[in-house]
Amino acid sequence: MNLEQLGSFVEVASLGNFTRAADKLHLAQPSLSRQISALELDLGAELFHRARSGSTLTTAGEALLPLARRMLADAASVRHELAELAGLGRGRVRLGATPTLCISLVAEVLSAFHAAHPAIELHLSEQGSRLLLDELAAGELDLALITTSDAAAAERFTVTPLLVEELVVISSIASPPVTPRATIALDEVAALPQIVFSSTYDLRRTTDAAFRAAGLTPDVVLEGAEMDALLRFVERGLGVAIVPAMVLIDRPGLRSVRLGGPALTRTISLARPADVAPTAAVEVMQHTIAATATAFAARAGTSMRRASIVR
Amino acid sequence: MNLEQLGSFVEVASLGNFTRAADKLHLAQPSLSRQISALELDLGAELFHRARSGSTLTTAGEALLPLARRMLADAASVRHELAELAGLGRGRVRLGATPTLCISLVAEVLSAFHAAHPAIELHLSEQGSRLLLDELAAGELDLALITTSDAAAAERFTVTPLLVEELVVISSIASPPVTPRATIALDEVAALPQIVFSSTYDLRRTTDAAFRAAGLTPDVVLEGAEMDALLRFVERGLGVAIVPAMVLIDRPGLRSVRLGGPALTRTISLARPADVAPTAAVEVMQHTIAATATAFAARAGTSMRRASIVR
DNA sequence: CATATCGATAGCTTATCTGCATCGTAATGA
DNA sequence: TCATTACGATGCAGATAAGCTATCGATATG
Repeated sequence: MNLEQLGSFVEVASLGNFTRAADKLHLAQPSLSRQISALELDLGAELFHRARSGSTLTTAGEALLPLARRMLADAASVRHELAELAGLGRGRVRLGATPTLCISLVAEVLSAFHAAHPAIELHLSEQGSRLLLDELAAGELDLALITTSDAAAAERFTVTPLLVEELVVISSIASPPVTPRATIALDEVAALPQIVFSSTYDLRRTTDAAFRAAGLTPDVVLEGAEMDALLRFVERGLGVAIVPAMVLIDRPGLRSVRLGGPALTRTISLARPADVAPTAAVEVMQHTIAATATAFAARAGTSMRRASIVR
Repeated sequence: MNLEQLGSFVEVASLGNFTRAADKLHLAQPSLSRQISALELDLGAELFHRARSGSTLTTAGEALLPLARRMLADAASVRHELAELAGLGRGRVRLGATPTLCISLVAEVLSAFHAAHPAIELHLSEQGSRLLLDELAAGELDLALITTSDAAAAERFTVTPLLVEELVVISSIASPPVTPRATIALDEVAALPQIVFSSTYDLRRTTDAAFRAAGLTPDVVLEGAEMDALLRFVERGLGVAIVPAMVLIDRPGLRSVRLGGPALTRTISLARPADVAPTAAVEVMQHTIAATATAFAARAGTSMRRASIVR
């Protein structure tokens, strides 16, 4: 018996459906099935009546449910109490991140952090990597999530690589301009109607450089978009775009193809002031970011991987 | 955070000493150290002040302790409640085992089972494998732990191999008749003063056959001993003996040497009637036996391994 | 009768955990 | 003062378990 199994059990009990519970738990359905059956084997009793009209609790399941809830509640209490003790009852974290990260990784980080420590004040600065580092140096930020092509910052800051992420080509799932395939070459992309980011994006520099290096001129139908707008345009079939794999998470309206040849990647790193000792709240935020990044990498499959040097 | 870590934490907290807690938990000290530090990392707080004069709880540790205890108690309650539900509030298990097994594996099985299900009546029959199978056939036993050299029983019973165990040569740790070494040859053993079991033991048949096959005549100083007596004689330096590796667990007064050449082994199997459906209590006993056997194999190192076919 | 839904199973890969050996440090005794 | 001992931490290798994808079987539903 372990707490994850109990959590899974409670979720299935309240939803009455393995598949949906698995979704909610960010778990594949077979994994959930196995967790429950492991728990059943361990306890020596069936916990659910499996029927197509939903899974309902057996007598044993009903006996387990209240205690399972209490154990999970106790676990949450422990975290809460220790957080209070660590001085996380109040405090502030000022996080900076690039726009691409804000709608994906950062969203999850902040919601997880806020759920765990609701009393901590959160500030977010959405800027390009360059500006973020300036703010960090000026003491206006505690932490910054940046994309490090140039690791020139390593002098003044402690920079920890988190994720290495491929850039992929996205298109509408409704009217893809090309047939589905494993990879697409850069010159093929150049021939497709393309939507590109505003030139303030770090990403824009990377893709521009890649096309220029290949002697290609992309067929840009729309320029200057911010991330969210760009994704909507692509979803509507206005064109394709080159984006980090991460933004695809929870975007079912998009299809993606990996770039063939030398894959374009970006490294997402966490920067913090080298000299200042982090507060308790900031330290916990670092952990949250590291854990969330790992979870993203696991969920995204091969298009993203944990950077070798983690914390 | 998981229940094992919490159990370890509680144990360390009450003993104030990692090494001793590890012993009590049947865990190596490094493993315990890692469990605690994993828990500390997870909770973001040190739980113990490590000092040579003992490890004491930090404020965070003190906050955790009562909740940890409650969660563990809840886990125990769950098992207890479900056991009641499964009809384990009363019942009976009649277990048979060979004498060698009774003082080692069976002792642990029965104490674990009784701790979990105190209301179940336990009967133990200590006999040779042959007689045990007769009792099983006569319906006088529910389960029998036997050593299967001859798998002739497979017809009438369901026989599940549990462990394959080497026979080793033991001697007193105080006055070993030979210098410590990796293995010892059978002819060397024959030359040493030896204590052998009563001829009613299955083991006796195995060792006699091995010596005979090698054309050797062992120097028997004492014959006819029962297991416990034999071990005491060996501890006092009266002679050496050939015993299953299992009996060495928790016998610090003995040193053992593995037999060189073709190692003598015995396979410990669980036999049950093929036709009768087991009661809930008997089924749980089977699980307990399987789990304990696995734990033994893990603890005993290379001289014992789990049989390939395990439930 | 074809299809969709739902949970279980198989095979594989990856992450975690355990144990052994060893280290570093602080208290103890000669 | 220095060797010894006790205790917890760490590096490494092997074993265990947990995850995912793909697929299956069974049961409702159109």
